Amino acid sequence: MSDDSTTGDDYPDADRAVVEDEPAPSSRVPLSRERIVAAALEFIEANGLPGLTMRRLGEKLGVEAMALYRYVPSKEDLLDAVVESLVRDVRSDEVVLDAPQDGWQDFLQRLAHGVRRMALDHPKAFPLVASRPAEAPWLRPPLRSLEWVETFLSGLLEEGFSDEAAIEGYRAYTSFLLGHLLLEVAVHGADVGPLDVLDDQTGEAGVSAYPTVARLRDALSEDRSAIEFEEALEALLDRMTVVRNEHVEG
Amino acid sequence: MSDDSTTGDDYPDADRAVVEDEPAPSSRVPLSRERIVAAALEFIEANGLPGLTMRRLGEKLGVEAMALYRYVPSKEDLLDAVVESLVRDVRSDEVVLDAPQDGWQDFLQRLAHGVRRMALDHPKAFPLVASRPAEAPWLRPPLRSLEWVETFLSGLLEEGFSDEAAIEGYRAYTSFLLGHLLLEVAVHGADVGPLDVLDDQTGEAGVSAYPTVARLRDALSEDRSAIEFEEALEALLDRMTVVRNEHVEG
DNA sequence: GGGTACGGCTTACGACGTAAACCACTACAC
DNA sequence: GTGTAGTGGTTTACGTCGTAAGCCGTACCC
Repeated sequence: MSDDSTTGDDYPDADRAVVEDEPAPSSRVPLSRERIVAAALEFIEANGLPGLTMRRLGEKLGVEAMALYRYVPSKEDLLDAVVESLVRDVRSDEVVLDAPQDGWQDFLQRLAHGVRRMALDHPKAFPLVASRPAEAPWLRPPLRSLEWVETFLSGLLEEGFSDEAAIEGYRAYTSFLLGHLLLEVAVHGADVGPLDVLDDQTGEAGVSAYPTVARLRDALSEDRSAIEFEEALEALLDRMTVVRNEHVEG
Repeated sequence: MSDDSTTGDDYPDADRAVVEDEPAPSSRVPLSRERIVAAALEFIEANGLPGLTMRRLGEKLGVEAMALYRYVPSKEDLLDAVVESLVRDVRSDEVVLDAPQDGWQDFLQRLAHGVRRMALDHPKAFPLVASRPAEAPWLRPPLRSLEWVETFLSGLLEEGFSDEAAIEGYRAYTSFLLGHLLLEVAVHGADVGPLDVLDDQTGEAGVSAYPTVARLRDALSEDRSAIEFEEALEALLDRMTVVRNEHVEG
């Protein structure tokens, strides 16, 4: 209820930007693909995904919309680039990958936390990441992350996983991250208020009609989410271990 | 790569419909909210979510676009209604609910299969369901499904779950369904082809560069998906049982 | 007859993504 | 100097979108 796409002027800022931190006014920070992608991500976090428009993004960069098309072939491609930049951030997170690796469980745990951090840092953009090429973004072109999947899968294979177990593990792991983080991001990102306004017809008292649900809201603290994530992740890794060993013996 | 939104005429049918199964041509099957919602769902399955347009939907129903607005206040609301109809279908599935209930695990198992059937029956629409009010659709208004969550949660409470365990179970269960089915639907719904066309620049051989990934594709059969779903669901329910008992004792 | 309500059509507006043409302006050739 | 060829941006325009506002035919009640 905060962005209609018809009114078109109900989002916070989207003006200014342009120079802002450049002492010399001669070179107005020349446009570039990276700058555009970064601005797009910023804009999404600030105004929501549906608020992002080529014209508005241009405005934020102090430039006409069509100027962006010199660096980005289309909006679709721009969104791909945004997703790619987020994924790359996770991948280059030293905590995730550069630290000494201690087996596949340790690796998957680090990775999961990296993705979760990314999701929480960019709650408005994460649904985009999660539904980009219709599948997990770290799986399909045109994102270059195929090597990513390759690393993931061959890593499991080297750790003694059979083909089936590796694939099952990959899918279970991916869908776990997808589901858990989508939900977590939705809960924290969006406004949690409208739980008590569900009576536009009946006139019933909304909240008191669902006491159990009302209680649920109080339990949606970020701390508990982290704990649940931890526990579920651990359970998943345990299950993967079991599957791995089953396939090794059988 | 099948719908650009700029060309606008690259989707399969979207003409005809109008009467088609009515012998008397006098009354042209008067429009109604249900008919519109059903047509919208049909259209989405046939032409994809981005292909759905008020004008095209009107065309499919043999009517101008603005005629729809007599029964549907907005497109947003129409999409909500589509989601709601899908959810209602699951809820009224006799296999899911009307069969004799055998404890909460049995119930959750039936429910999961019902949702999965819905997802597989409407692969193009399910992402809509999964991301409607930003959260799980069976959780937030304006969908009337709050009572649904209520049923769910209080059911768990009656089965001996503590508050925390019930909430954790609800969230784990929901995120599991969300993640697993989104992935499954994406894998089967979209074209699986473009795995081998990832070289628009380098000219490298796409497939042979990622042998592990190539193998993965062969393992994405619907049968294996079903088995994985089954196993993961069972593991989840087991974990919920453990959590329940922990909270009972501690 | 005259309402008057319903159901659908027509027109119109402001937004959108983006193709195409059109300027600067800089850089280098001669 | 005078081309000439980029480079980086603007302007204009087209087709599409969702939808507000008004019109108009038909059916029913008085």
